[in-house]
Amino acid sequence: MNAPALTKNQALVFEVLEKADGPLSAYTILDRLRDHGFRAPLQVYRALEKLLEYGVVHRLESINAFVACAHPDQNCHSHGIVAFAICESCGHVMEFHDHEVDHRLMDWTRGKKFKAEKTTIEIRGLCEACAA
Amino acid sequence: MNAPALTKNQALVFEVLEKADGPLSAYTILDRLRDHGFRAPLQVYRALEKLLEYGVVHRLESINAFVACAHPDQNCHSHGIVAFAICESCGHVMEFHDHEVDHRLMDWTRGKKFKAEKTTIEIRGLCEACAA
DNA sequence: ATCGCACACGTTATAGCATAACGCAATTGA
DNA sequence: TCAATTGCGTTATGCTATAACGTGTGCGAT
Repeated sequence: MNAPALTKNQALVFEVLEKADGPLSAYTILDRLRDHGFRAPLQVYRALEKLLEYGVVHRLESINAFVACAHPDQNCHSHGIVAFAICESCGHVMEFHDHEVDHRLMDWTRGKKFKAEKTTIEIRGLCEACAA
Repeated sequence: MNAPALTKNQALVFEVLEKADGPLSAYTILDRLRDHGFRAPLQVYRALEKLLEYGVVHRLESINAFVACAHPDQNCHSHGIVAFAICESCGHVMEFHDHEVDHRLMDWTRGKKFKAEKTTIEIRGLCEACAA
């Protein structure tokens, strides 16, 4: 799924996520867009739904938050599983991919005949700076 | 962390999870324990907190639900990262471990000097029966 | 042209998930 | 005995997400 032109609301939400230096909750995004006419959560959630579909935004399941993709220029969906390391102190998120991990998980699902749709890998802990 | 004797509430919550054939939300657990005197979410959440700590229950971050550990006899925390395959149709959950995946993720965190505290791996999709 | 359809949008209301803050009781160990 | 810890119960609240309704706009098919 490649990204078509974004609608106004989608562009606004994406911009907020790009400018943020960490993941944001939907309600935080909403607050930051009140000056642009946003009034209700659905305006944010609907935009996020599309941005997720286009692969330019990721959802962090373990903290109920959203981040802009680290390399939105490429098609993130083609890189295999996306993994995240989330610092619980400073909130920074690192995004990475590991084909060997993908491979092992795919082996497992194939063995179980499990049809994987969406895989979440999230490591929570402390980044180098915060662990010091 | 090995499990000391469970308190009454902890035992009740654990029992409900063991009897269930899939993950349950905290509020579903609450409803199933109303006859046993449970009235408020906190009674469930406090019990869950301990059960998670003891490693006899897992939290599924991607669906905000809880499951009993597949092998509570052993110490689940010593098996490395726990991974889950969650069927979005029938709700069944398979729990598994893969040391090679653990190893790859640990390599990555070591390389980044990231201090991992808790890692989530959840595969959502369709189990063999439901995919047919 | 205009009808039908798909889609984005706005609004109100509600559902679902989780914790804060208070106080009480029982246990333990110095 | 006193202080610290832990579990428990209750009320209130906050955060996360979606249902259901209606509007407007663009666009292709007839």
